Amino acid sequence: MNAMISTSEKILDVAQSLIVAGGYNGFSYADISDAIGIRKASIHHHFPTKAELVAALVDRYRQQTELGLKALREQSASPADQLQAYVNFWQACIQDATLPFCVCAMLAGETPMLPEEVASRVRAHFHHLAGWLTSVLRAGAEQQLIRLDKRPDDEAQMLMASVHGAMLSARAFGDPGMFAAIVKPQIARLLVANR
Amino acid sequence: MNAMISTSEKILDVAQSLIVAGGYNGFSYADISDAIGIRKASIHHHFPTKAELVAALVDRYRQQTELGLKALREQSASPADQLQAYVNFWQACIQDATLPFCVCAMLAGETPMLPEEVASRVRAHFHHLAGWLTSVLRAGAEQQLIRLDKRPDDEAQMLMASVHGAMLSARAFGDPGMFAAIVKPQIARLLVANR
DNA sequence: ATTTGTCTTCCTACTAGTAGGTAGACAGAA
DNA sequence: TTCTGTCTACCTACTAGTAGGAAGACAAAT
Repeated sequence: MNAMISTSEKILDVAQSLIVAGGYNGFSYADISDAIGIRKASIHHHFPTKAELVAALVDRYRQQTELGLKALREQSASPADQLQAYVNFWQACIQDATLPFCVCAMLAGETPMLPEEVASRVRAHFHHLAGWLTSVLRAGAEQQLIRLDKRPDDEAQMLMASVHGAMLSARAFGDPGMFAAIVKPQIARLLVANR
Repeated sequence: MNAMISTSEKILDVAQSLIVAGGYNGFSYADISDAIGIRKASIHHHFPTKAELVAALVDRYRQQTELGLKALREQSASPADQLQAYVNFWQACIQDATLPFCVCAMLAGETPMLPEEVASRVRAHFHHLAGWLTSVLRAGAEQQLIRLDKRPDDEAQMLMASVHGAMLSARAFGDPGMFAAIVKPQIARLLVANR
C-alpha cells in the first residue's frame, strides 16, 4: 500500500515541512527520526551532514519549481494567465497549508548563518524565479497584455518581493487570505485595460 | 569610558543582532555570554527564559520604532516625504549593516514555532507599522500628493510587504542596493505627478 | 545450486559538545 | 540588613555526528 516512496524522499519531505515551519536551525535529525520512524543514524547514512541534507532539499525544491513553472508556461495561453496561475498556486498552498511558505524565502532570511553550500543554492533559486518572471513579463509586454513602468527584470524583482512579503504578512497576521489581498492588486496594476 | 549602558540593554543589543542574523533558534545564551563577557547564569538573572528575553526585545524594538516613526511624522513636512524618509532609513540600515533586517520580519517567518508571547508581539508590530503607513497614505491622499488605487489600509499592506520582500531579496542576492531598487519604484508609483 | 563478496539500508550504542535553566555563594550598595 | 548583580558549579535534555555490526539483495564464481 506504500506509494513506493523512497526513504530519502521521505526524509526530504519531512525536513522540508520542518524548515518551512522553523528554518534551518528549527529542526534536528531527531525530529525527522521521530516523524518517519527511523533511527537518527540511518538519516546520516542518506545525508551525512545537515548541510548536505538541506542542500539536497533546496536542489530538489528548485527542480520541482522549474518543472512547475515550465508546465505553467505550456498550459496557460497568455502571459497574463501565467502570472495569475502562479499566484493562484501559492494562494492554494497557503490556504490548505500544504506548503504555507516558500522554502527558499524562509532560508533567505537566515542567509548570514547558512552553510555556503545552502546559501548559494537559495541564491540560485531566487535568480531562477526572477528570470522566469522577467520572461513572462517581457512576453506580456510584447503582446501588449502587460504594461511595464520599468525594465522587465526590475518589475520581476518587485513582483517577487511582493510575493515573499505577502507570505510573511499572511504568517504574521495568521491570515492566509492576506497573501492574495496583497499580491492580486500588484498583478492587476500590471494588466492592461482590464475591461 | 563606558557609555553607562546597562547590562540588560547590552544583552538585548547583542541578542537583537544575533536574531537579525539567524532568527529565534539561531542564537543561544552562550553566544550572548561570549559577546559581552558575562556568564550565562547572569543573563538568566536579567531574563529568566529565552522567551521572556525575546519578548522584551520585541517590546523594545516596537517602542523604538514607534518613537522613530513619530519623529518622522513631526520632522517631515509632507506625507510623501515621510514615506521617502522611512525607506531611506531602512536603506541606510541595510547599507551600513547596522540593522540589516527587520527584527519582526525575521521572527514573523518563524511564527509557527515561536512562543506565543513572542508571536503576539510580532503581530502587534506588524499591526502598528501597517497602521502608521495607512495614516501616512491617507493623509497623502487627502492632500492629493499620493494617488491610491485601493483603500489606504490595503495599499499600506502592499507597501509593507514590498519592504519586507525587498529586505529578503537584498539578503538572498547579497546586494544591499536591491532593497532600494525594489522599494523606490513602489513609492514612486504612489506619488502624484512627480514633476 | 551454492557459495562468496559487495552493496545498501538500517540498527544499537556511543561521543563530544551545546541547549536552556537552576542552586547557592559572595561582594558591594542601599 | 536586605537587595542587586555577578559568579562558580552543576543539571538534564538535546545537538550533530561516528563506530561497528546485522540483514537482506544481487551478481559472479564455484
